[in-house]
Amino acid sequence: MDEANKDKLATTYSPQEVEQKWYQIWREKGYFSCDNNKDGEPFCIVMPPPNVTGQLHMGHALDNTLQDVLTRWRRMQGRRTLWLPGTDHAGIATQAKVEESLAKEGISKYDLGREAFVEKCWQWKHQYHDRIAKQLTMMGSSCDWDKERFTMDEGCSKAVRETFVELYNKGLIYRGSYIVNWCSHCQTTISDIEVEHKEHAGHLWHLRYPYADGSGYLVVATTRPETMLGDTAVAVHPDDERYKDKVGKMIMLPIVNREIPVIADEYCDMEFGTGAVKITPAHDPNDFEIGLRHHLEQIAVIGKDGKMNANAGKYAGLDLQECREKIVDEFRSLGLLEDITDLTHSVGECYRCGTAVEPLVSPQWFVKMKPLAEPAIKAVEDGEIRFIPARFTNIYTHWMENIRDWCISRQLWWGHRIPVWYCQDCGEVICQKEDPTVCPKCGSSRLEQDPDVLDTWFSSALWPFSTLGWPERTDLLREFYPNNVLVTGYDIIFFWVARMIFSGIEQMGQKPFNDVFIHGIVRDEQGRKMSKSLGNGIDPLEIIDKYGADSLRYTLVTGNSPGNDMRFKWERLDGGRNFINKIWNACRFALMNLEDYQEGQYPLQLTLVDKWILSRLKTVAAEADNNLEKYELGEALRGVYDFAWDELCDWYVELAKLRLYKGTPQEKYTAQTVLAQVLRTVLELLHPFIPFVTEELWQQLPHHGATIMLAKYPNGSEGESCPEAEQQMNLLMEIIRSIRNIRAEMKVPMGKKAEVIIAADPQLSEQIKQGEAYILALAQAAAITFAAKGTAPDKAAKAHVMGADIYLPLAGLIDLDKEIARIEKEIANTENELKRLAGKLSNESFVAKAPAEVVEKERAKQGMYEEKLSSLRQHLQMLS
RNA sequence: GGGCGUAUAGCUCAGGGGGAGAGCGCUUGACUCACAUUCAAGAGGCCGCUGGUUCGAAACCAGCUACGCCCACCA
Repeated sequence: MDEANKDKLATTYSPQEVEQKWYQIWREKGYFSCDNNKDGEPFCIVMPPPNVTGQLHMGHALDNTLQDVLTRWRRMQGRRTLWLPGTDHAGIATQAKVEESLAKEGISKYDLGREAFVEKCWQWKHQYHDRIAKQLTMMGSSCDWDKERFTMDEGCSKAVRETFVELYNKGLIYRGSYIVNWCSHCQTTISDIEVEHKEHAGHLWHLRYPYADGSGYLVVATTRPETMLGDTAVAVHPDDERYKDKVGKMIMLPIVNREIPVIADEYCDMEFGTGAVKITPAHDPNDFEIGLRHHLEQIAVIGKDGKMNANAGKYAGLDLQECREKIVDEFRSLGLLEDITDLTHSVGECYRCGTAVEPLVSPQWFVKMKPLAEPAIKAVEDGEIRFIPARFTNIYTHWMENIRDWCISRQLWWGHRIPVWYCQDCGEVICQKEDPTVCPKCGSSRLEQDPDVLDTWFSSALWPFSTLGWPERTDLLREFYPNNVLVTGYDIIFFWVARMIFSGIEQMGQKPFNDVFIHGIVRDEQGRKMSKSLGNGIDPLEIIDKYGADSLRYTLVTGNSPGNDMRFKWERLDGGRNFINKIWNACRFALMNLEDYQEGQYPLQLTLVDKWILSRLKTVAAEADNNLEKYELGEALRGVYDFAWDELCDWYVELAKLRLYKGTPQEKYTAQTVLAQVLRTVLELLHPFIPFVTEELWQQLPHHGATIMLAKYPNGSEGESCPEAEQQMNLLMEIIRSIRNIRAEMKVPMGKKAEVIIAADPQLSEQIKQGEAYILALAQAAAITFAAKGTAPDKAAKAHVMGADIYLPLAGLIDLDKEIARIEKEIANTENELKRLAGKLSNESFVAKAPAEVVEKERAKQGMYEEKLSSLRQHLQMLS
């Protein structure tokens, strides 16, 4: 080896400078751009836009790693690949963050006013956008930065208005006063899926409601006594015998002294409580519906501040809990409290702040869902859109089938303003794409825009096409819509995936993507969700800083299978780092031995080990490509990992040394060529997963082309398959292992070379002889003597491999007792195998019904084990 | 109340109708000229339980148990 080469690569790989360097080069050369390859078949992923509320967490790291693997792989396949990056304005979340930061300076958003506050939000957006973009580049994301978008940029805003106005004109968006979910902390409505239902141990208060005519009372049960102030009826089931004659009677509502009717409605469950339900249409979704059916008055007693309002009379201004206690006390003192029982029931909480959601009636904007859901369900049921794994199909369908209208107005300042204006003079409602200046009906210029903004997900729903230029009919849109695959977590199937599907079909007349590749969430070591409150989140940048992006990516891909959660463990990063270092050193070794290499110098003279490794490589490449096709990223990487480490490094490299160090020039040249070729192919196979180190090494090995990023992804279509070489190498490796095993068990020192005698029939001996040099080199053998089958040397350790007897003469090396114990163990193992085989083969139905090749295989095994057993028994006899 | 997932080596997890796998950890040995982030050898599992299908089940089906998740207008 050349001393001068020693400094070419360090003995351990340091990712930091390499990663920085390559990302910059890739970007400068425009390799990420879809315009780099205009002829390829289009392939497109649009990135789920991270919220500009903060920085990326491990979930994003996983999501983006999977996308980058797919993107890089497709790009290497020659596809015209677009991975479109972007960020989301995240209405409530960002507004809350900005308000929080203002609060630290003692300022509220009202101090600033709407315009100035929104300006603050933009500043926040820019700051965190840059941070997120930095994180994405650090991870090696090969997204097309020139196409980057933001959900509130000019194009997306246009798309939002286009969509809103079209849906409005079709009657699919409407405004109405309905019961909605109100968060008194966030001071806005939230949609049904933004409400999280949590079990709470509570009580059921049984209250006596006296009849107005003084003929006794009826008992209702409630979990929320304070709402009784807004009761406008008591309902019973029409078939309930107990109350048949009570329907139509009036009740004198205690405390408020208002008369309310007893009504009959099928909603009532006769089994629950007393079977009579108090009805508060203004504060309960069910009661709201009943109220509509029976034309009941809606009396709101709770305000948007989450406190009792003026209609609560003497209780006005109290918070709900205080009011509840006072009401119960009053019922008790009036002698109207029948009972208090325990009840666990679920309470709706705001997904953001955890405040109990208050159902209240308020004028809001809604999207009519039924007509939109139908084709969206069909697209998935017909298999036009495919979920991976498939089980998420049912989850999606079930949700879509039971969907209710979507409340899209939010009482926030940060977001897409609803494109509706109200004429202050004639009351005309104007919904249009361009800001109006005068009322089309009365000509007044006194127009006021609706103060509300849209749910963030309204703009996200348009992401697969708004990012491609819609409503303009751009080339990008033609090329890349529908997107090929959407990669995202199962936690936002309802929030986002479902809404993209119906929006895409409605606006574009076509599904937004073909495949939905679903992954799970990244949990901490104990399996807990990573969260701010637990403080168990991990910043991907910290990992990259310590281990490099490649190690992070390796860990995320190998630890993951589609749709399942994964646990993050720091130790697992060591595995990635070690593997990368292994690859690094394999290439380092190759480069040390390629100094004098000149392509085409000699004709190739392939040996057994060359044919074997090339044959195996072909299979491994085909499997990797195939697994990627099936979205089995972890499996794809694992296959290459095993090949690279076990077969390439542990066997091929070791055996190639024979020719590299001592071979003729032609032999050396052949080994150099095969080694370089196999390594290069392995780097290419690994590049989508660990892009940085593979580029760094690929550039130094003999190669064609400017970058590994654009090398053709290996898929096993090239190269020669050679089953004979594989079979022969298996035999030789098994022999070597058996000798190593004897040496280790007998504690033969590594330095001490042992004589080996191999007794086998001529044909087998010939096969082994071709690998004689391999055995000498890898099994620390001094010399190998070939003997006729049946030869049994005295005082030797023995192994039996595929018909060959392998002897290591004792010659003072071997402990007789140990050898006896070792052979006895081997015999026991072999006997067990034979017992299993005999049982199987003596079973007539097995022989009759199992496929002939399976039976044949078992018979062959039986023969082999029988021979092995008699060989070992004979040996044992000789020893004792 | 419905639905789904998971259960495989001490730990984290792959796999999958015909001889139980990996990484880490553990034991033994080796600083062997690419790599001690390494090499070699090894120990360690009735593949959750009970039935069924099958010549054959850890794998497929049904039921059960435990844990986890999702959905639902449980006054």
